[in-house]
Amino acid sequence: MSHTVGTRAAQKEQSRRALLDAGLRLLEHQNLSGLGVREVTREAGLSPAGFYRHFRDLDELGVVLVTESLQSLHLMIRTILAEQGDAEQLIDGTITVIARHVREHRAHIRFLARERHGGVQRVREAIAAELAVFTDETAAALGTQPQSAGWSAADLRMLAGLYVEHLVATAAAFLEAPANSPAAERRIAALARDQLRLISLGRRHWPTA
Amino acid sequence: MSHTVGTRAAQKEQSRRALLDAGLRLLEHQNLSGLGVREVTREAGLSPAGFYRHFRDLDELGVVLVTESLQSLHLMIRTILAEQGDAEQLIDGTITVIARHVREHRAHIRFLARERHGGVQRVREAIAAELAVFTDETAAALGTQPQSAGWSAADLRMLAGLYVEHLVATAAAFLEAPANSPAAERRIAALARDQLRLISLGRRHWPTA
DNA sequence: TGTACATCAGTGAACGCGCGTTCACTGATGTAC
DNA sequence: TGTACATCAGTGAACGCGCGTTCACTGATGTAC
Repeated sequence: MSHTVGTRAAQKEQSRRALLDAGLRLLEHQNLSGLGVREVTREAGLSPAGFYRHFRDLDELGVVLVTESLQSLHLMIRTILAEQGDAEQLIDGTITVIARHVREHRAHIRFLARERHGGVQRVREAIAAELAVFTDETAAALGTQPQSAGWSAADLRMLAGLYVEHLVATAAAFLEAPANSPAAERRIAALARDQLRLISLGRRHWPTA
Repeated sequence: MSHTVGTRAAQKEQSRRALLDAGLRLLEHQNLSGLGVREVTREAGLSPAGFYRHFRDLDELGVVLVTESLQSLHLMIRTILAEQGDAEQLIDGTITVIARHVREHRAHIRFLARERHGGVQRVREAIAAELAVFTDETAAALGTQPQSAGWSAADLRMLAGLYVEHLVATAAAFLEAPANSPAAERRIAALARDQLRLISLGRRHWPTA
């Protein structure tokens, strides 16, 4: 057929995906800066030279992985911020969403946790910038709630920072939990829930101007 | 002289120190798993082969660096826990101690932040275990305060976890601050102070059994 | 539909390089008398 | 104190190895007519 639209393009995309997935899989147990071209192509089932049909070098592949991981995290945070219900329901919902996200996008979360303070400055900066955006979004969402009446923008951001930091820590805790241990997951969830409750209490009694 | 006690031993120790310091210096900008024997000996001013008079391999050097960094962090935490004063003074003191520690032991803190979620499992586990110990110590210290009357051990540990996590995040924030920018440092300190205040408020209103 | 040519994703071989590790050595330090 | 021997931290050369990258190539896919 003369117009099997993009058989070639589709095959190329498949190889590109294979390289990205291979990279993500390898990063489960090592650092971005330790990744190798030959290692990735081996894992992806391509010849070493094939790599260069898709990326200039490993940094370029790394940037794509960072972008994709941050997008997936962003989606999670927007899901959390869109929740409705009373304080208790919001807390439970938040933790449920985090737990599910870590289960379904484990490699993304592991990658972000690892590279947030990793050896590659540009990656570190990209993650920090995105977390700052999340903090702003969270602050904005908090600002629309009735119990934020009288709060200054700075105070809302301070509180949002506490929430985002706690979210990251909780995700990392889920990550380190023994695989397939519902008991460990429940323990982490219960701990995170109490910590969020305590922060909520502090919020309720925060002296507004 | 027949008894210049350990001229030889002292010289050996000096080389060992040089290797460790070189490693720590190099880890300021890269991951533990990316470090090389030749790289470290080059930085330390030894021949590559000399490395093996002191360490079996790089993992062994890494373990020593982890131990030393954790010792230095432990000292910091004990300094914080030994503080006296009212709530406001404790918060200010805590942040001052963190800021000073990051300034004086920057390489240690950077190393811990980086390897806490880094690519070497044994190192990750060592750091996690030590942070758990710090949390226990913090919980014990909180337990002796009058305002902890009626708190269960589990709740104290929950609160201590929140404090330790916040401490780590604050130290990491100081680390990422532009070098020699008192303004940035003051901004981070002010933010951390408000967050600790908010947690304190939550603590004060926590419903005890 | 069939044919002739163009494109280009993927290959296998080759390169130079820095790596970790070993080895027999050297010479300062330590020790016994 | 002086002498003869032992120890051992540090060296320079050598090794085999896997790396990143390049190159001319092949053959399936795409296109023009």
